[in-house]
Amino acid sequence: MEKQTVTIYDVAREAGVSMATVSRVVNGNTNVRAETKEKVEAVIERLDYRPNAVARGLASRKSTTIGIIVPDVTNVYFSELARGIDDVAQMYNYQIILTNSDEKNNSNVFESLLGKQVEGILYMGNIIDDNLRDKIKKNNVPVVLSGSVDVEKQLPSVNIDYVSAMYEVTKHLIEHGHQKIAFVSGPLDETINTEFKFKGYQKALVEAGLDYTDDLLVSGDYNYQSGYQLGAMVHDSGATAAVVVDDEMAAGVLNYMTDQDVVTPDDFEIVTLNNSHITLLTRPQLSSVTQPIYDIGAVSMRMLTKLMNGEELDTHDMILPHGYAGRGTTK
Amino acid sequence: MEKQTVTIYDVAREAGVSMATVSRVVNGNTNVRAETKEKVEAVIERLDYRPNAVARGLASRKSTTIGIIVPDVTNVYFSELARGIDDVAQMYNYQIILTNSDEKNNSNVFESLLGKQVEGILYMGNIIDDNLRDKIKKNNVPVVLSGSVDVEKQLPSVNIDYVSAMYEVTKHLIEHGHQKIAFVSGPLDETINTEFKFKGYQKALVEAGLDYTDDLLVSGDYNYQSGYQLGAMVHDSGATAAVVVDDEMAAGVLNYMTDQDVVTPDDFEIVTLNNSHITLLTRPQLSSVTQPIYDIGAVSMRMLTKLMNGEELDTHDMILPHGYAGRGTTK
DNA sequence: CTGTTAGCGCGTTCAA
DNA sequence: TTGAACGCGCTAACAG
Repeated sequence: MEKQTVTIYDVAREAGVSMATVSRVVNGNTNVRAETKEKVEAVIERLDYRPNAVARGLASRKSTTIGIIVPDVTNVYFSELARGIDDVAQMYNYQIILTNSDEKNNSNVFESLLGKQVEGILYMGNIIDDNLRDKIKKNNVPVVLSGSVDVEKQLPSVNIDYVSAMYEVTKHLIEHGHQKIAFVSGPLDETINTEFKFKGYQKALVEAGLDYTDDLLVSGDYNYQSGYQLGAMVHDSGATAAVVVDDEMAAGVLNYMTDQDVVTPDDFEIVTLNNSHITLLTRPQLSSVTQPIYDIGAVSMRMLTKLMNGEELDTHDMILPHGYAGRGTTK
Repeated sequence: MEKQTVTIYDVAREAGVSMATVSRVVNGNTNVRAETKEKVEAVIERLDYRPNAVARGLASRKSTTIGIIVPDVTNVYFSELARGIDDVAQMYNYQIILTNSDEKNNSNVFESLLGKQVEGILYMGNIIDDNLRDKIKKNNVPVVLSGSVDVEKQLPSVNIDYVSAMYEVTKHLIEHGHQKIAFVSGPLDETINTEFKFKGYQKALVEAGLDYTDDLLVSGDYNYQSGYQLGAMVHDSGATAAVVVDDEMAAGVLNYMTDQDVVTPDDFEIVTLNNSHITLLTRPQLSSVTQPIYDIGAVSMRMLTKLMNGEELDTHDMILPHGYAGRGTTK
């Protein structure tokens, strides 16, 4: 990269004003005579001047960039979240630096984002270890969790009420007469699964006086293949229905059953959680908790802007409403 | 953002050396006595010093950031591409600024990326108007197309051979005895559809002496819903098979047929193009051209690094191999 | 309303 | 092998 072609100095010189004035018109400062403002703007236009955001960032200590850490964009749940974030970010003139972490090197990714002087971070991972927690605290940079919960309730977050959602759909299945309902979970080192989604499921069982046995709980890693494999275990467990925490896994379970000539929903019922458009692709279509994934992203970005502005948050843990869409995999 | 906590000066002072020396060890310059190097590193460790990438960028005019412009991350095709890009980018220590353009404000997005001093841009859009072309030329920043072609062959790109791919699968369907084969396209203002994918389809028809009529061509915008709607038109056209340029649209067509009691593949055959994991979710599973989406992303990022290093490209238009996976939607 | 002057944190000659 | 000094392009007081 050679030296920038046209700088604020060039504009100043051509317009016969000081660079401070140019800076003012570029930044919409009103303390500029209309006449000079026009003059400067004309030169900017003519020279095709574009402010250097890096220099700007250095001088103002505002990078107008935020970082977003996502386990894997390839999963529709996360990409819809990211889409919501980006749209709001663009509205506020922030750019986003996107990094896939695979939940493995979360704190490294976090560090390098800090190096870029991001003004805030949206964290979509579900694993928050002490190391990461430590770094967040030490660097006091605004962080909000997007579709992810903090058991210790330290970090602000945007989610739906997973416990209730899971409780409701499990109860729904129980009302359909099922005695053995499987819980197809994500990784069990993620508290969002063990402390929230599972808890809702469990609560419904207990309330109905149903037995919970360990073979009813299986866990995969949020993709179709693992869902398909888990389907076998679910089948073996003798369960007649399943609640699944991820749409792609749910599709896997469904297709496994179909391949075994287990007819859904007649012989087996399935409810999934994310209501991504994956639910429409399968046959039968997946009944699902409905949640505003895009909005979760959008709202969390909005929260972050507040934090970056030093504003107070009215709600530290935002809970967006969820619903239920009965489709083909339930009776 | 208050003033950075610990700067290169702090390290220098604590270590009793000049900041130039600190800069050297941070950047791996070998001209530093082993002893002082260790001393400095110890202080860096102790003070938890992290170089300010923004300042660095300004001084060196290297931002170690690249921009990626994608129509919509929400589409699995693009997110897989993006994933490939990110993985290679991380390998080379580049960060990516991701922006969704919806193919609408491509040149605005491009501009703002330039403002961020990105060292290169990966463009995944399919619309390249004169305005954009102009900006690229004027700013001579490395740009490579990822899963997108330039009819004018000006911009370097990474793709598969769409013409051949579409030709082959169409031919395949013809060999199955079909006389009327629909072509389910993406937007017709995208040359990748009109000049490449459609051309391959057409070639096969011509070669087989089959008639092409306009009602065999329908176009949607790369999502399930539009595919489903197009299904009706395809049905009305009397076609007995279809080649589809996008997996989600293919799923739509398939499900429409199923809903009309048109049995796939007995009464209707479908082949799609991207072989994303969407193809596994549907029942029957979608037969598809196989293409290395992730690799297209990875390779294009690799190409970009070369360009950013001022290296020559051995291949201006990289074509990656494709294949075919016959699954449930073909006989 | 406008210009001058310091930095922002770091890379990079040029000397020593 | 090391350090001093300049500059990257811009924002932000501070004067005027």
